[in-house]
Amino acid sequence: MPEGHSIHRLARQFTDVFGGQRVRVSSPQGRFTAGAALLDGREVVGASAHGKQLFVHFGPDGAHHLRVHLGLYGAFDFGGDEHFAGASSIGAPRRIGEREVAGCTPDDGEPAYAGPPPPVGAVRMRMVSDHGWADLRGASACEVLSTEEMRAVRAKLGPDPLAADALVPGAAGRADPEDAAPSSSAGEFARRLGATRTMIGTVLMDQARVAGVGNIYRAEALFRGGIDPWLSANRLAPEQVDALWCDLVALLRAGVRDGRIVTTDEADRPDPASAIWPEQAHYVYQRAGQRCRRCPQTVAVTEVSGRKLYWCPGCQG
DNA sequence: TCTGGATGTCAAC
DNA sequence: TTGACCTCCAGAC
Repeated sequence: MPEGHSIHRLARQFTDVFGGQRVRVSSPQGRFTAGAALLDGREVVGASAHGKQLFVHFGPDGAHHLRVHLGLYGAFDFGGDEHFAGASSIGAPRRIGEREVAGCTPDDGEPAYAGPPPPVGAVRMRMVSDHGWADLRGASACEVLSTEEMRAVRAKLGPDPLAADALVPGAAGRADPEDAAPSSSAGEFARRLGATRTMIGTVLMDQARVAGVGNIYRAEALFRGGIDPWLSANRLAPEQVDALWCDLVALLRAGVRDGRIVTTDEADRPDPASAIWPEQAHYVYQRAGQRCRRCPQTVAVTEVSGRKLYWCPGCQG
């Protein structure tokens, strides 16, 4: 699934292209018919993300919120006129690599926008404005919530490294020791890690402890921190927790900026001149059996809770 | 044409 | 811990 960075990009895209507009909402597949009827004809106020959860907020009373979780297979496709700048597809990779599919503009020779094409495949939800459209396929969740219900969903989630306050100075005792102001995000991360003996490799995938991290960021952040995935979360040193949080913030922010997950530092890419995607983008993820980029060891893989965990026994021992 | 796999989550056992 | 959910694509046959 797209990890947290993709959902934040989606929220931005929804706000940019649907914000302030009255939209038509339908469910060509038929599995979201009742929800679509609740939203059809309403104005999109904006969109937000918390971890891997996308919320699209509707007016005029602000009491209707569309919640979408893409799950493992979900993806959005966008299309429209010049107001629809940005990615035209965000979500599951569909075997085309993690990178999103860039949108076309009229300058590319595309015909002028004349409404959405007939739905292809299982389109769970279609949203259409005067300028373009969005199709949702394969999501694990697509529902309409009241404000209270939305707050309840968010309350169950851990801190998001992409939250606005993620790097408040002094938040985790790092940036400025003189600043004792508690951080609602970094401090919460440290508190939730310190409260469990569960292995850190499992904790990072638990959305109630940290929201937005998935299998790639889990493996890559632990490698970059030199952290043994089997170490109990509450055994991590405070400076390790602090560094891990800061690295997650940096990695996910880069993912939002670039629209893809690249975790390797330039010095660790054997051929910096070549395109780094996909061969050089990761340290350990999907590199089982290959030599570590930083030591002579071979990258290992083990199944943990049904998901593949990649790590380097040399760097993370 | 069939099968396996994928950046996820939840309920049942 | 396991299986269901659910969609698409690449590779095997």
